[in-house]
Amino acid sequence: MARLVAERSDAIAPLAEVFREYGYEGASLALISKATGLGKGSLYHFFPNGKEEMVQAVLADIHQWFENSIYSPLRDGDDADEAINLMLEETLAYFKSGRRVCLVGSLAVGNTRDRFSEAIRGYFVNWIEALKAALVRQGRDPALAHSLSENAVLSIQGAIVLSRAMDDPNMFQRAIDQLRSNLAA
Amino acid sequence: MARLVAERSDAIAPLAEVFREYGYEGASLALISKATGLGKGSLYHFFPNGKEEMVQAVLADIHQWFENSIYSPLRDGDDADEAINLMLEETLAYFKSGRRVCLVGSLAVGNTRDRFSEAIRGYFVNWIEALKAALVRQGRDPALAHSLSENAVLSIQGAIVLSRAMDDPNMFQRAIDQLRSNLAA
DNA sequence: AGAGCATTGTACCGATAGGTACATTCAATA
DNA sequence: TATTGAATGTACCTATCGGTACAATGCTCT
Repeated sequence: MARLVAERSDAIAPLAEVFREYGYEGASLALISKATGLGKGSLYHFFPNGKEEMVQAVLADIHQWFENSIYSPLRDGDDADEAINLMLEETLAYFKSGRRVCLVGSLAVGNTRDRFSEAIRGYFVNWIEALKAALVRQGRDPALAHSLSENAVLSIQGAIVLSRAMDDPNMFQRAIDQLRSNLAA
Repeated sequence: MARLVAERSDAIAPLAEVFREYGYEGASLALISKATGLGKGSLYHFFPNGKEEMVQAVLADIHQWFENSIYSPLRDGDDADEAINLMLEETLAYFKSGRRVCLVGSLAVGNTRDRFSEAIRGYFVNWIEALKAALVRQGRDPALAHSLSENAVLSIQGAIVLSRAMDDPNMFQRAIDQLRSNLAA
């Protein structure tokens, strides 16, 4: 298993971090090279289409993580309430109490939105639909469940912006706590 | 009044639009020059410190607009409910139902946060404090008013992200409608 | 050992980045 | 009308941008 040469998958995590930290434009190949430990040769070997392909790979990886850790339990877990609490815990940890930016959100706000619109849209649609499914399993009216779900995802994004702006991780924590009580059966 | 030469203040609005659309890194001097109609000579004459000073000028202008149009009525208007509704109307129009990004929010999420942290923080603190004042004048408990206010500003930011991500202005509209009922006396 | 392909580092490309220098033009005042 | 300082356009600077070319290396399999 251990190889001296790099694997493409090893680059994904550092790539994600670099795009989160510097944005699409700000993440230069020099920064990317330093963060991944890969020279341009390797980078263009693994990602022939350059930065755009790197971001797409990162987005696919993010989707997979959310699918396994959050969407799937929300949709199929036997205890809806438990799945919702798990989602909130995972979200809190994933975004490091708001210190870590949501890459999808920042791409949506930036001028790169159109280039990745499908993945961006899918990320939020999946999240909202999965949470809605759990809320419906709690016995709620589907229309209310949809509205609650939309609102929860929206609050998480807003909380990231605000907690970063105020440099106050507690604000993110508070938002999660509030969701916990709003979404409890 | 009419001058053939440009005034610094004439550049602020196009500057704001260009930074909103392309972000701090993405807004090149070439784009800025085209958007403002000013050559590099004029730009560096008006803003000797370059892009950073341009953004600071835009942020100051944004602050002034919010102060006059939103914060001041919230703090000092004789009818708190009316001021809150005015805020929601102005916010809806200002962000063009979510089609227009919040520059402050996008700076907060980007890697430029530290450079403008004071203005970014002030923007949100002012908004939250002003809205809280109106809610207290409605007769609400100060602690609840603070929490409600924080939540409202957070929702607006989240709504911008989501409505852009989903390319759905109705989502922004829905968020505003919901705030209208949440914040009514 | 040696063939063959995946992987890598380096040198290089044209384009553009932000920023400076400066001579010129303009409009208001005296 | 002459002077002055604000305003402007152009040419230019170096650094870096994303991307390409390619020869050298590593690994795997026979």
